[in-house]
Amino acid sequence: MIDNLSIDCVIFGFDGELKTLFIRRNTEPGLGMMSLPGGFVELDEPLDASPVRRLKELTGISNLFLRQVGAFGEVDRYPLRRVITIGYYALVKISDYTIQPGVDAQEARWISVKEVPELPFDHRLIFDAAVDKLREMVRIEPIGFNLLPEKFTITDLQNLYESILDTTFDKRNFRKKLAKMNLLVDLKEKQTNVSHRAANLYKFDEKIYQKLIKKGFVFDL
Amino acid sequence: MIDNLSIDCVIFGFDGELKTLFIRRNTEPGLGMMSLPGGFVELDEPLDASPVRRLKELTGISNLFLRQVGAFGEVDRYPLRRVITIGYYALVKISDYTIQPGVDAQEARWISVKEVPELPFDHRLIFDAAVDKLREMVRIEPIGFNLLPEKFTITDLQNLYESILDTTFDKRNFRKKLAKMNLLVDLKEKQTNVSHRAANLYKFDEKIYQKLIKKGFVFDL
DNA sequence: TCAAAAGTGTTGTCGCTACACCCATGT
DNA sequence: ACATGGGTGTAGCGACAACACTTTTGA
Repeated sequence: MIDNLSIDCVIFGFDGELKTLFIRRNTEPGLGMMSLPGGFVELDEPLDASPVRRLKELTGISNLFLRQVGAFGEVDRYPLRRVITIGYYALVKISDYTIQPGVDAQEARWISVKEVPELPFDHRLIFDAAVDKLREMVRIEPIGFNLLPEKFTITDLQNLYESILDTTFDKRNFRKKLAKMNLLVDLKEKQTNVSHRAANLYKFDEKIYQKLIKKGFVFDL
Repeated sequence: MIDNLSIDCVIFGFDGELKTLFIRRNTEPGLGMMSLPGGFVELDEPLDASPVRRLKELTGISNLFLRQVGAFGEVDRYPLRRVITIGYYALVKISDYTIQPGVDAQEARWISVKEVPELPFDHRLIFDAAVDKLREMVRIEPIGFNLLPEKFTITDLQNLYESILDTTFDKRNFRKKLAKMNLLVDLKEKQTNVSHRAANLYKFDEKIYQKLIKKGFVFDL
């Protein structure tokens, strides 16, 4: 273990609103507080493998969208000694996985990004930076799809984007732009058990999705 | 000194083409090779202060545009031991400063981004990532202005953007868009000693520049 | 007088925004 | 039958790209 180098993860999910996964710490410092899941980097582990390992422990997820937020290195950001941390953000489909609190966590919980509690150390800084990155990234890659379940309605997608960007879109215009991208596959299925007209379900077209990412596509909605 | 944590800087400048500042190493490992200027972080120094100090030593520059590129942490990226490095990129006005090779450098040189030599460790990776960041950033902030001298012509500015984005623009359209931004102040001066019609000189309007940055302006040329 | 870059407007096309009503389903 | 969200088309406007010639200056 490298005791002066850690990672911290901002894990985004969506189930009607944008949420982040927090754990309640069961070790000092910060015992009892909600905080970002993180941990120290192992000596024989590539840096970027560290958050992958941590997320595997915590959620069982091994295949996910993961990016660096940045390095945080104020001298006294960690109270016990000088530790630099690398922030990461991840996108996961909440529905796909069950959360398993790791050894240093008593509890793991999805919390709306609008209701984030007080956080220890500089975690608030890391969290805010991650949200900023997410908002930048959402315009460059169609990352929204990493957050939705396999089958979703166009309204789900619209809600997701509105939730991330904290804005609203015109329904018709949103659908028109989306249609032009050819990104959605009509599953010819409908919602069930909804007390209104059932919406059509879609999945996204993996190939076109990959192509768009490579192209440096601007996903402007 | 924290001997497992370093920083490396990709310093961009412009004098007709986009260039980067490299040093020739006079210490092992990598003795004699051109490499990115960098160094280890001090124990009592905030992380982001480290590249500032390094650039001050190297160029005398203390006020500059500096951003993180990312953290690089493959297990064996550095041959002697496990070292994680944080990459930074900086924008400087070549004309404003004289380069002073630091204690661990024999020579410092501006090299065109199209002629970068073989680099030690993972410096090529860091360099490429920095160029990518620069290209992203150039569309979001009018950072071009950090690279030009105080007085410049519109053609200089256009060359800069073409050089960064590796493309060409229509002269009339470029000027029209620029005019709409109200970003330039006409200095009512002209070039001298050019063997063609002398171009008008401009500086940029600091206040509007700051306002645009805050607004999350998209600098789309 | 020639070479080299500066500077300047118009037009057609495309994309964006704004906007209102009927449809299907469960209660 | 009513409440709730699903789903659809058009018209006007603004933004963008394409395009060529005259001007100024030094050699």
